[in-house]
Amino acid sequence: MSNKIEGPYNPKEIEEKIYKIWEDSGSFKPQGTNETYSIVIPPPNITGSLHMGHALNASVQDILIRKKRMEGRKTLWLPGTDHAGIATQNAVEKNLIKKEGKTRHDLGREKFVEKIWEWKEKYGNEILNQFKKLGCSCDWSRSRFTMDKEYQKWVQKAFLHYYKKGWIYQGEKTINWCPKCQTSLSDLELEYKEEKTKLWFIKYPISGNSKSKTLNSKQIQNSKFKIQNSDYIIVATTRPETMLGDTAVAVNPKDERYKKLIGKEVFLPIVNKKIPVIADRGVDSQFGTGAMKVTPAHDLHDFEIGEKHNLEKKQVIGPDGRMTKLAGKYAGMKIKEAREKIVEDMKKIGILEKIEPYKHNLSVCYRCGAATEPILSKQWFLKMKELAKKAAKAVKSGKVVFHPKKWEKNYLNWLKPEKDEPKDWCISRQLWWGHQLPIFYCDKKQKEFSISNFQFPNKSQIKNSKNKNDPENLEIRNSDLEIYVGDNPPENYIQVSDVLDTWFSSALWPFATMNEKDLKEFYPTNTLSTARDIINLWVARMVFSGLEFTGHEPFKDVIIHPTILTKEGKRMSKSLGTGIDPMKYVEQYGADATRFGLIWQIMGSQDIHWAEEHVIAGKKFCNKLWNIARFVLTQNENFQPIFPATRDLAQRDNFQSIFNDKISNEDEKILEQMKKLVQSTNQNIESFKFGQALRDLYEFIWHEFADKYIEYSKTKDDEETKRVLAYILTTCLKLLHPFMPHITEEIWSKLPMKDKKLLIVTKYPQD
RNA sequence: GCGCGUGUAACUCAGUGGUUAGAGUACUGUCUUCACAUGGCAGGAGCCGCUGGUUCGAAUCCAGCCACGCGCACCA
Repeated sequence: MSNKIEGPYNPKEIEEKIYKIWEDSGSFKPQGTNETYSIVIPPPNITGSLHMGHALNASVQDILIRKKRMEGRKTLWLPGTDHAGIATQNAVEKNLIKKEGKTRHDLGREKFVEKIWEWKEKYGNEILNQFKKLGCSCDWSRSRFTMDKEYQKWVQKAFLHYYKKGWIYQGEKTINWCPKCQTSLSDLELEYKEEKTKLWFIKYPISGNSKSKTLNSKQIQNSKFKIQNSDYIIVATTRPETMLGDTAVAVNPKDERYKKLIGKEVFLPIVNKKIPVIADRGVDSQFGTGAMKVTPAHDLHDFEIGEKHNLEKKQVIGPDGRMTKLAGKYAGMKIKEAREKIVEDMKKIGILEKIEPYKHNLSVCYRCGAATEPILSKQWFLKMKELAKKAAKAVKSGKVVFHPKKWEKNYLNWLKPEKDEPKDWCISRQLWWGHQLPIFYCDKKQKEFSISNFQFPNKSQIKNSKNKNDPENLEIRNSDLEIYVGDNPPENYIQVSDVLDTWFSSALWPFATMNEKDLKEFYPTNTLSTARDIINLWVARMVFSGLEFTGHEPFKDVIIHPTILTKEGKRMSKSLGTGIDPMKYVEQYGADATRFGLIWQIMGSQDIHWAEEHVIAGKKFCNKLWNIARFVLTQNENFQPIFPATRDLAQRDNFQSIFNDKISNEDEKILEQMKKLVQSTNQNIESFKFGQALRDLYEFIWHEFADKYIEYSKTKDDEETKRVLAYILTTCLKLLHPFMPHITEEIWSKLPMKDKKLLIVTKYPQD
């Protein structure tokens, strides 16, 4: 290796070489016996390639890890990937359709899952390799995947634990259903899209009213029949087609207009059935007509009202997004089609009062963007009350701290256990890819048996296993059907086909990734850095999972990094074509320049309107640093920097004792500034102000050191000046290393010093 | 509807009571002098969203308004 610094700086040659040196040296592995410091990486989906948010987050974590490592802490940054249920299943199936023209159903579950595993082997680590190109100092030997065998055991253990507590139960509720992905979704997996639609006002004739006593279904069907004003109650709806599943009309008990109708019945037109008028405080008298049609099977709010009033749940829309048999003549139609037909029919009968334009938010699937459909479905739920309490307490008590603090509000706002929020978590998914629920059954009598009609027992009906080898698990043996819950089912038992929500397993990430020895050393972890959109989806669930299964909060500090938007302030997304691949910058300007550009833009909690010019600035800065180093080296043939603690530099007397008494005003000034920079850099990193720390370093190195001191040094030719030059350079390299690791390590390697360690493990300057 | 955030140079952003408001990028002029032209030096560029208030003094504090973004709720 040449010890000469030859310009200009060319990252391409250097970064890969340096990375290999680090890896070969074993520096990424935890070293020494000092206090530990650990971070688990938010595991990216195996579908993914790096996006700007990943690159930013990786840079943040690497800064922390590298600084702590240089401080001598026994440091672990644990990497890995997430199987990402829906996202991966969709990606692989899309690929399958494109390449082979087959859907997953053509292959069958087993073969399709095999395909996904092949995909995982092929692409699963691609994103981690991109982290390597950014210079991330993860301990790759500890890389984990959320479907590793050991991890799977944790998932089963967690499920069984909750089941035994009676917190996991099977229930039939109206849940969010994605007709495209063909699975249930939790409330957090919805996104909202504004939709311009209409509000249809429909007349429901009142039964028992003097004038409508004579009303019969034929009359209602008869388009010539005119209903008098007082003979009906008008409801407003955005979903006219769901009226087929109405089982009540609800009004607010305080609403004078409808008071006398409470308890009476109305005719449900088209269906020709009587349904009751009920009173419920959840009805907003201000909205529409103040009377609301109740469709428990197709609206989450209506479902709750239905439960309260014991209403029938009539499912008229199926999981395929088509009308069911119960929809009568509309059966088999798609929702939109049925809507048009029904509106047409209502017009004919004369029960459509009016149509108004209306704007509302449509809930869409966060993975495929299709409009979700609330449908009645048998799913598995996890009771949230106690867990939410725990998670809320962890933050309220200050054991888990968000940075910036404002995100705590977001977190607590979702949890609100005193308000019975969040609602119980729907943890089952009708997917093929993921952790299957560890529930097994055996049909003893070999009868025709439909699992979908079977209500699984809850904890009180199910007992600990009698099997002495397997006492942890649960089983039930006294019915025609034997049930087993656990991880070691008896032979010939069939496993429930549903899989767990991918977030159920990622909630265990901070500890399920560690073996017993590592758990003792590195858990709880210190810092978690992630994006704000998964605060509830992931962070909250990790907190209560950690508390539930280990008794500890899984981390202390949670950094919510800014979101990177396009220059126009739009969301970066692949589908919109607004995404930018950070690897492009790594290729073009180098990893250090890319990291510089990213970190430069983290100021406070402001979202970032991505500006490439800061990456260019990073590249220029690399070159500047490169040339500074060359200059200092040519001045110092015998490079013998001394390394005073900056503490000692606080005293003028000490400058002199360390740098000899020939020290000049310029020397003193730069040393003083250097001392302050060491302090502020430490403080800024410790308080997660990465952008500020980097800007200060840039400002000092370029405008104080290079522009002023180096220019001054050209007028001098004495040992003192050379030593100051050497001291400032080496200190800057150390301070800057966590931000721009490759170039600093490369320059460091060229300094002719004795007994030199790699910079990555050299002591970080401290005040 | 409730809440949060933002609005400063052409662009991306710092600055949160006190000289003449800063940086990076872009722009203009100039210099190849021996660390660096991915550079040096010099320079132009801003009713600090609008209106009002507090103050000796406001980009900064307060109120209202406008614009944009985000979260939650509603979404019958």
